Amino acid sequence: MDSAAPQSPAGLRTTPTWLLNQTATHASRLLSEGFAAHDLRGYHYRLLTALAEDGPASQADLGRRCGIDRSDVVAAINDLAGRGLVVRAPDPADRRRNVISITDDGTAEARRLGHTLDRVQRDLLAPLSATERDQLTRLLTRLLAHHSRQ
Amino acid sequence: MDSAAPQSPAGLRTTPTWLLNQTATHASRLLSEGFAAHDLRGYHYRLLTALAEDGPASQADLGRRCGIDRSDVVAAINDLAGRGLVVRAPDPADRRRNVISITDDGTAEARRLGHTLDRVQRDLLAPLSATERDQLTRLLTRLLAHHSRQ
DNA sequence: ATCCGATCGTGGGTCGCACCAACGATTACT
DNA sequence: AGTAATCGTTGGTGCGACCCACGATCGGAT
Repeated sequence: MDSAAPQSPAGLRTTPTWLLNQTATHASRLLSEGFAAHDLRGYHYRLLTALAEDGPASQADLGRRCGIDRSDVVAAINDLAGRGLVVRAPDPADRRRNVISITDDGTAEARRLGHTLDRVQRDLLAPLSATERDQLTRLLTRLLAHHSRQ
Repeated sequence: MDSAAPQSPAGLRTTPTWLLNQTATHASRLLSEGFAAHDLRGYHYRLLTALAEDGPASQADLGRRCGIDRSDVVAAINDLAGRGLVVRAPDPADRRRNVISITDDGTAEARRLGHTLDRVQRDLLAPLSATERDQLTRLLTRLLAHHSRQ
């Protein structure tokens, strides 16, 4: 992006959807750069964090919790398992399922990724005061809640 | 997404970057659906709007104004020109450039797209009061301004 | 106990958006 | 005159978010 988007059309510059997408793009770029330092991507972070916080789960469950498609979970878990950050084991109670568990290495990596996330967070919200950050968070939370429930 | 993202990991649910990306994803989905009804996409809308508002321009200029890469402008303008919404003509004053102008059909389509955009806007911001919408807009504008200037 | 529908993992795709590299042609700088 | 910068264009890459279809397995109804 760099020197791009110096002056978007007036009809866009004030539209919330445009603003939302632009800031999200910036945030995504920052996140990608941060995660890239760990040689991982957003999907990996979401999955690792979900496992670290809520314990082992099936791939379908992980997908639902993280908002990732089942088929995309497969690939991401493959990566994580290949790195030893996660273990895939058949569920003895339901032979359709795999139980995914985070390893110690995975937990450590998740913690490191968390620090990266925090740093990105601060960079992103740098121009906002603490109360403004809360405001933004609350507004976005409400939007999200409204649009994901039904 | 549908039934997805019912409960994201706690570590994500409150992070602004996550909220931003999620709401932006929702907004993008709404926008895509809206634009799809016109058989167009986001890039087309941005370009058409820029042309409608600020008059004819070279492709490189359009790219800079809309935050679209030069190479992506080529394809989008091809589409628009193929639909007769836009005209591509060589610039007599600078033979490197093409001058892109919007046609009457293009102007009409831009107006229709604008209405779609407005509807999406209202859908997206439905759960927010007028002052809250302003708040959100102002916060996002400040974030964007901070991150695109240097 | 059998059948039917739902669920799971997996592999194969598509699409949109944001980027990058490189080329020939042309223009601007000095 | 010679070099640097710009423009349009082609042809890539990567990420995220989807979709469909398959075989295997499980659950509930009969």
